[in-house]
Amino acid sequence: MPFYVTTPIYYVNAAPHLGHAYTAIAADVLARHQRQRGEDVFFLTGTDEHGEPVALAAEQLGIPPLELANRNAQRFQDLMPLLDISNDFFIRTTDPHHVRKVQEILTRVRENGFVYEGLYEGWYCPRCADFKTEAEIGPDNTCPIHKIPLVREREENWFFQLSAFQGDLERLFDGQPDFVMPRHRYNEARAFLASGLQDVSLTRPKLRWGVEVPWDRSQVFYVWFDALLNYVTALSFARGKQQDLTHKFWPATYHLIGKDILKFHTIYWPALLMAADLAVPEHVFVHGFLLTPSDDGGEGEKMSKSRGNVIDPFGVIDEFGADALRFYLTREVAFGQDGPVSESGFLARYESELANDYGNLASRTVAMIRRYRDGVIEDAPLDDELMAEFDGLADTVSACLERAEMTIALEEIWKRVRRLNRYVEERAPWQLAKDPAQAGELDRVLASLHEGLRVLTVLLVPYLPAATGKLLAALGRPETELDAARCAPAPVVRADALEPLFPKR
RNA sequence: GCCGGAGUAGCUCAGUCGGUUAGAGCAGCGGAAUCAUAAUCCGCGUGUCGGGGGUUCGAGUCCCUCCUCCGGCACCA
Repeated sequence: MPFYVTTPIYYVNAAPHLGHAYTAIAADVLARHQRQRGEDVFFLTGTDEHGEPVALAAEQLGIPPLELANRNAQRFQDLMPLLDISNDFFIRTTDPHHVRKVQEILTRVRENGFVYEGLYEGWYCPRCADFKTEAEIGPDNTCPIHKIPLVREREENWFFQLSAFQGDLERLFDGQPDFVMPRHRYNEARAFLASGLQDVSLTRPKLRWGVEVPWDRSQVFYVWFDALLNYVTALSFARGKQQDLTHKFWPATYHLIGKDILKFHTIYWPALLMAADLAVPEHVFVHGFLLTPSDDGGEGEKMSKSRGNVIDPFGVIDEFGADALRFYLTREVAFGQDGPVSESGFLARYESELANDYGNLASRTVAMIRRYRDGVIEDAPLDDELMAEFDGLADTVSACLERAEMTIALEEIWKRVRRLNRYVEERAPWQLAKDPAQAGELDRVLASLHEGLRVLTVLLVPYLPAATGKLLAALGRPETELDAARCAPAPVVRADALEPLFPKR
């Protein structure tokens, strides 16, 4: 089965931060897991570059919008390899291929009868040159930024007939109960839907920085429609003119998004796809927010980083590597829920789990095989009792990741990491080594440890791509496919010298 | 206000269809061991399962009510 996973495209108005890293890492874990299963995977990320905020920011800097977009898009592209993200393509919405495709698809939406000309009326701030939403309006109809009275203005623009999809969307939600995950987000979207849909404006007449409306050159498309369409346009040109991947990968298996953009992805997006005669995605998975320590005791002040407890992804990668950050974020925060993250929390998990539990398990296992058996054991049987505790683990992990439950999957794996450390204590190989009569038993224990560790390491590949590669190589078994994550006796068990995987600081 | 979610050990959380002495990790205290990154393992918790009421032989788990916290209730990307 083809597997297509996406992150939101990142808005080039701001610099990359931990939140961007989080979604990218989550999507990468899912993508790497599916590749382990031998599936055909396409993993897309990219940048959203049109719209008013970018135009304004560029104006303030006195540079063309595209120059600002180029500059900032580069920072996001650079982030991906730093995080060990294995995306298959990086889309930029300023790419002419994307622009053309957006125009093509939205023209079809219009031809299908879901676009009409109308009047948008709202409260307008002349200084912002923008309409304000209900929530943005200050006391007595003033602009919250400029503190001046807002004026009632209307502008002519094109509307998308969202309301026409009320029934279709209800049927989608009824018939595809895991269209939006997790469940509480499904309920949220469903509640919004139940409140009744209104049409939304599709274009902006006063803005130049966007995709031109082909049938009305005086306007550009509202940036959200341009942005959402990236998920489908990218497939048409990611591999060049010769190869259109749309038929292979559309509809998407998973759109990963943050809860702040739920409405656009669970209501507007499927409606737009239906309007364009395109299939709707299988799942939209809504993850939570990473809460930093400064988010709570605020007292109204903008919380600063003065506590030194806010995680800087670049700093962490620099000092501990991408694996450590990937592990921390997927382990600490239940995927789909909000969760607290902090530098002290990171250090605690790095030390106790990566270094002490797992890294040290690897060290002691490899060291004992080398010390007691010169790094090679032949034809050793496995400890069936121990191996029985690994039965079905690969399937459990796989089933979890199928539902994007990467925190639960990781916990299942970690239970076995602890189990193997306990096994070492139970069997005390250093005792067995003192008694020549126990040589066979020692072989069995060491081979079992080697095999258990190897299986766990294969399952950890999506989370810790760098460290698992090193360890599997040292164990003499570099296979990473999921089928390799099942215990079986090996004719020869090897262990090469291994540097600490997660050295302590 | 309406809708939804949450309130379980010092901290972070698990607790499936209601059923034996309510669990895990971390932190803390005590001990064992020495293969290992002084890394590991074992032992130690009298928790009003937010308050109150109810259903039931039996409720953290169902119903009612109250309290507290969080999120959503449309055109900010």
